[in-house]
Amino acid sequence: MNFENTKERHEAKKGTMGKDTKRTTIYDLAALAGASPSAVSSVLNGTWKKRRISQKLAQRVMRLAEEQGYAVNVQASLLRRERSNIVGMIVPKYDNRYFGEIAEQFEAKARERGFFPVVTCTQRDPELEFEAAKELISYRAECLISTGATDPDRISAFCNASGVQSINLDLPGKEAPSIISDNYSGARDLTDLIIDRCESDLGWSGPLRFIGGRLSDHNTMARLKGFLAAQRERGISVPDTHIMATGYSAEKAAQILANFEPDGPAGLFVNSTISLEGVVRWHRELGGCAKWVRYGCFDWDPFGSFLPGNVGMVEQDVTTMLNKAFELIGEPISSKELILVPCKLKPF
Amino acid sequence: MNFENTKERHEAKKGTMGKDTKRTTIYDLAALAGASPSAVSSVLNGTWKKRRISQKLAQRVMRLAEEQGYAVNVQASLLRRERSNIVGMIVPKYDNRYFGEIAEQFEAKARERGFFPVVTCTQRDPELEFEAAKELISYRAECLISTGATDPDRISAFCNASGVQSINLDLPGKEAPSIISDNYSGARDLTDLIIDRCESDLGWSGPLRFIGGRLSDHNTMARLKGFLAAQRERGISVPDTHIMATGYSAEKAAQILANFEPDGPAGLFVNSTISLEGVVRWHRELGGCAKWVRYGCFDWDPFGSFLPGNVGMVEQDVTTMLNKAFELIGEPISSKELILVPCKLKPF
DNA sequence: ATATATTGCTCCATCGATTGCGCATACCTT
DNA sequence: AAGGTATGCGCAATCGATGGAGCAATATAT
Repeated sequence: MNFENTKERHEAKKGTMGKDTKRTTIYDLAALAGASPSAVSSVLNGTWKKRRISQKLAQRVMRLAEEQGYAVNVQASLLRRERSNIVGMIVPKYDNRYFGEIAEQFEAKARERGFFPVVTCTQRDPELEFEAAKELISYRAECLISTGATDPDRISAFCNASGVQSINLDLPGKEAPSIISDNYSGARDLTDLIIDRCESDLGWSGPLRFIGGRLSDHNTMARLKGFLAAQRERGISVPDTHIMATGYSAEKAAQILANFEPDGPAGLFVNSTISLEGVVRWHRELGGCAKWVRYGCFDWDPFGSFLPGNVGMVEQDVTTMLNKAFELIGEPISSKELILVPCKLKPF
Repeated sequence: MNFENTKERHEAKKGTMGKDTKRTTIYDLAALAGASPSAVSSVLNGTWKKRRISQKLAQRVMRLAEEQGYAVNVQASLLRRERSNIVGMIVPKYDNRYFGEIAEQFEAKARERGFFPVVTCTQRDPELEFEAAKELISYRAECLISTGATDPDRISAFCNASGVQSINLDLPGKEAPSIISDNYSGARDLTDLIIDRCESDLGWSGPLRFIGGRLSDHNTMARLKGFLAAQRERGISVPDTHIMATGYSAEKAAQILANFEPDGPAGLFVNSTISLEGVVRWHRELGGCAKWVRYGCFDWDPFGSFLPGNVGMVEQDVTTMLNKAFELIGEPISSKELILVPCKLKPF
């Protein structure tokens, strides 16, 4: 054994600092066990039977590792290995149940499959999205899932250049497979529900108003189409002024509705739970007219069913979306197809 | 230059696979730029001025890096460096605004300070919490923040053994500094508010009921103390049967209330937004008696103020908590003190 | 007793980036 | 012209783990 140098370095550190500043390495354990670093390595990474290390040595090393609080240096290990087992995900926000559930389930499913999940929250900032994606690639992520990304194609392009698989979730792109909700059908169903309720509760049937989101956004557009189609089918024509897609924030929704004081029945299609916050704020201020209003919301929240006037919500099927995503991970021939996942309508 | 071997290996890979399977390295760029790997490295990590590399070469290398889609191999880089810049956080769930905001703000503040944040969600599972903590340490995280951890001391002990700083957030531990809300004071304030409202709305003043949480849980206990103190001060004595802390889930809250049908004024202190879901479910089913109920909730939700009977919520001050956490990060002499952060009462 | 197989372990190159040290060359100074 | 300084860059060791190749020692076969 001539790992004296390494050993001495470690002990010197210990001496000068009064405490271990260096973490235990396989070289330390090798010295303690009177074995070679490669033996120690193979014991600790589980290949020791293949490498014909005796059970006796294996147990000695494992006990030492425990005693010394050894934790493998993943940086060193990954540098040497070909696979990183890291799967990355970027997510815009954690401020609603939808993205929260996506992150939670992504982590759980990744771990089930032996991956190391890294999720990072990019605040809907295109630059941050791209920077975070690059960082994840620097960590040799094997796959990157862009959730609700502003510019997914830019990220996919970078992934392609680095030979990293990428998948779009929630919002589609052209440079990678995309798994998104069937926004069109979900919106049709929700629109139908709202109109039905307006008819039964108020004896009135549209046209409805479309609140929140941005028309440049793929999902808003698909939902708007469903919203319009459902009404067209019933012979309802929707005036342009009823399309109030001026942004996602609660404030924007409250603002655009500020001057709208219904003097008769009214129905709203709310495009997100964030916009819904603005809508219910407005609704509360209406006073007597509030009883003329019915609305439904695309996206689900546990308190939604308690909001007066809310007739139902659309819950996106996160489990199915993520299962489909994990089916794609590791697949070499990754088409750029668009996978639509049906939503679940929750009437109240 | 004799990096021919490296170069040839890369080109061979390219040849056999038809496509780059290997990612671009500084050796590839060095060959392309006609420079040494060390020059390329220093250009790309920003130390090139210190190392007196000419601007001409620097620009050539940077252009090549861009063209080739180069991304540094963090594993290699971190292996060589002493600091990883990684700060880890474990979080129980993303199913409420509190933890969502903690994760978001942690990431934002970490990035501001030049750290690489890694947040992982451990589903309130003690084993998973510990495994995730060990994984983060394997990645050489410089600091680990345990948020709402079931067994923070076990994690801190492992961190201490590995020489990694650890900080507890939301729930306190004995082996590391803990930053938590002032649950006692927050609960007192909320209790006062609920009683005041019961008096003004219903002409009645307690005793209130305490719903949700677990008495083995530090925060529940602290809040219960505040809840009792506020009432003791008003001369209200709370019977044991009014302490209904049988768990956190919405179902548990709904169950324990199932047989309670108020025939007169009643007031509830709800211990979390999750429990609140169960409470409002119960409340809705009450029919006529619902008007006799007032409640308030520890923790905030944007839809809370729209729930009938809800008189206010306590919002925990995530920004301050995280600022205090980041003040501790990197501090060598980390006491094990308990830092209390006041909450904000939001009356409706 | 010799040949062969098996067991148990070690040696060493390698992954990609970093960095102290040092060698040329160019430029000044007097 | 000789000595000094500044500029520009390359060499090689290093971080810790991994795994193919290979060497002894022991067990088994003939």
